[in-house]
Amino acid sequence: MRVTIAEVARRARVSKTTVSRVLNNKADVDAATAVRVREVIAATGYIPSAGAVGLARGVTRTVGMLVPGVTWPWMGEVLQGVADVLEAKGYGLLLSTASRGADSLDGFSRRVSAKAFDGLLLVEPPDAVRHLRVLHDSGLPVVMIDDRGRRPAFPSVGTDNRRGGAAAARHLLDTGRTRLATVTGPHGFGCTSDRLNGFHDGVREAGLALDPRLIIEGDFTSESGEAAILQLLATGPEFDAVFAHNDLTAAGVLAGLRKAGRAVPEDVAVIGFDDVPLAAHTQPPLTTIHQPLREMGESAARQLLAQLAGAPPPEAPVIVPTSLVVRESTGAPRTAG
Amino acid sequence: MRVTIAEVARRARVSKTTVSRVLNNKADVDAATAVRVREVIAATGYIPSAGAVGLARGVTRTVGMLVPGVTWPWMGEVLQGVADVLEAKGYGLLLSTASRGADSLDGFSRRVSAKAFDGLLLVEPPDAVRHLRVLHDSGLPVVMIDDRGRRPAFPSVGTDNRRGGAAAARHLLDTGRTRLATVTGPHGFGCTSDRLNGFHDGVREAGLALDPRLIIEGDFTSESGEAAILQLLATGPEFDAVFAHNDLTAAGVLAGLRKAGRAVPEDVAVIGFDDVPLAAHTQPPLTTIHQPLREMGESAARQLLAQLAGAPPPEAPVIVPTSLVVRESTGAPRTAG
DNA sequence: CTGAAAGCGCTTACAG
DNA sequence: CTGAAAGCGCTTACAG
Repeated sequence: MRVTIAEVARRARVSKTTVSRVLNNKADVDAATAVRVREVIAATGYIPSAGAVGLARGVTRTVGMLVPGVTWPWMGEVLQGVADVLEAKGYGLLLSTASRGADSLDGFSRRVSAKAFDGLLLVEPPDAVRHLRVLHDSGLPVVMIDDRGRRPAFPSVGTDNRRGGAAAARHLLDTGRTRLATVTGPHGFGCTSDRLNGFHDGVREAGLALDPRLIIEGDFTSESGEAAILQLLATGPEFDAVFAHNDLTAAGVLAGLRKAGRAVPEDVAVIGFDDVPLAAHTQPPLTTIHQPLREMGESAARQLLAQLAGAPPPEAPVIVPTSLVVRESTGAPRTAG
Repeated sequence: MRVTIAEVARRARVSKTTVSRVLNNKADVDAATAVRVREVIAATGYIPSAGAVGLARGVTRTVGMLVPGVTWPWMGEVLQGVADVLEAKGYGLLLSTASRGADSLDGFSRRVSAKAFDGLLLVEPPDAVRHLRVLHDSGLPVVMIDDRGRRPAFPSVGTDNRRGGAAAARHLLDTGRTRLATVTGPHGFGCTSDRLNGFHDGVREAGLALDPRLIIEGDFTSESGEAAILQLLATGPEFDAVFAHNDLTAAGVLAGLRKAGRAVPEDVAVIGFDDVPLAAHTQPPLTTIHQPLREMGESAARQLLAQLAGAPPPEAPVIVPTSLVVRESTGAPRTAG
């Protein structure tokens, strides 16, 4: 039999009101009474029912999180960052997946309407979500986590794709490369243009320019990286470095270069973007631009909690900076004979 | 202003009882009345408050899930499997992480006591969890997902590590290898001994035996794989194949062989275990024993839901079989000169 | 410092 | 077929 506040009150010979007061550390409770109540609580192992407290107070101390899917290699880090700060503050995390399309969104918006959580974290939300009427109507605090660089419809945290691209260019230039190629992400993604523009920035700062024939569009798969390199090798101008817009593409680039008999980093340097677990285990290990995924998760969760506490939502997106992780796929070029 | 059942009742000119009845599709409601109520529900966009329903009914339609951490490479698949079946059935998923140690477990057991969910999924639970008094006291339905092969304290789903080990041996033998080495997981893990025993089984079935000097203990890191190979190469007997107890270790084995100038698969074949995303991108791509992680998640979730529906917990662990994924790290050996 | 009562938004016997 | 009332387990004015 579950012990309730009524049972605690009975045993401590006080009213439920008083028990509630000591539970919530309100002032104005006689010290001796409080001690007695606490003893009963400890003895019975009483924990207030989350549901009942929620109904009475109108809050759930639970945060919803909608993610496109949870198998993406970088999702784990984001999730862990979120979970860490939420748990530290005693909040629950109600996870929803948009992997089943419209059905998922239906179920999800039901939960919104059912007030199953106090606030919401949206990771790279499908466009449909931004138009969910319930979200706007409900006045639910929302924070978006998005590295796609779209104009946010909600307060958001992202990373600095443009500076990351610039850092990639600088690193290649600094290590003696001169003819830089790029395999981009899909056209139309904000992060693709940001990373590419940043790469341009970095090259331009050095007083150089990118050869447009060395910019190939990929689609974030390793296949696209390999195909791009093979094409470049067959028909393009010479190059001594490749910036791939994500690590998977970079892995494909490495595979393509290997097939063609080009040594990395001696003949060609390769740099990726993301720093997923894979990056440390390619051959050679991949230099890459680290996305601060865990920090983004933490930051988003903290912001949401602040809003729940009454803080106004920040008007500008919060940006967590990228960083350069140097491994072995970049390094000194083969000394010209 | 949120619309409540009282508001719906008022607008439809019936009692809350009747609204509740049509909401829950009870029989014995006049057809015309039901239509009227449904119209009001549609017009107002009314959704019952999850908290209120939960309090009245005593269930939350939410399942808790405790995981050791969410950044492990194979966690995503398990989570996705769980999420898919839970969402399809309209259940919520309340995710908890044990990554902050005792603190996490405290917060977690509070939620158990607070009846924040109807049932619980435990992934490779820390030993502390199995002794949580609340779990036993609360009578909460629990299903464990564990590939560590420990004797389960709860109904559980696992995979067949032993058969997986045997399949690895068979594959190596079938492709012409004769001197098989192994880099195991840490001593004391149930899965380590299962995979090793299975490997023995496979070798024995062929009428052969394992050379004990070719069995090296690793710790599931790529470093341990590389170190093991280097040691074997330096001081051990000859070998032409390596079975690593997980893919990360196998990646280390590949790195060690490369440093030593041994070609894979020509000189040495390598097979891993798990089939994490990394496995498809090592050089060469890794043949491995696939763990059915997503299916394990699905199966566990389905079982838990069945228990919530009143089914008795299965007495024996449910086993989802592994499968062999052949890539390029195994294949024909160099023809003996 | 303390308690009786109303209320949070539902469901469920019970009575008609 | 329908509704008034009690109950789920808390919190919170309000009164003393």
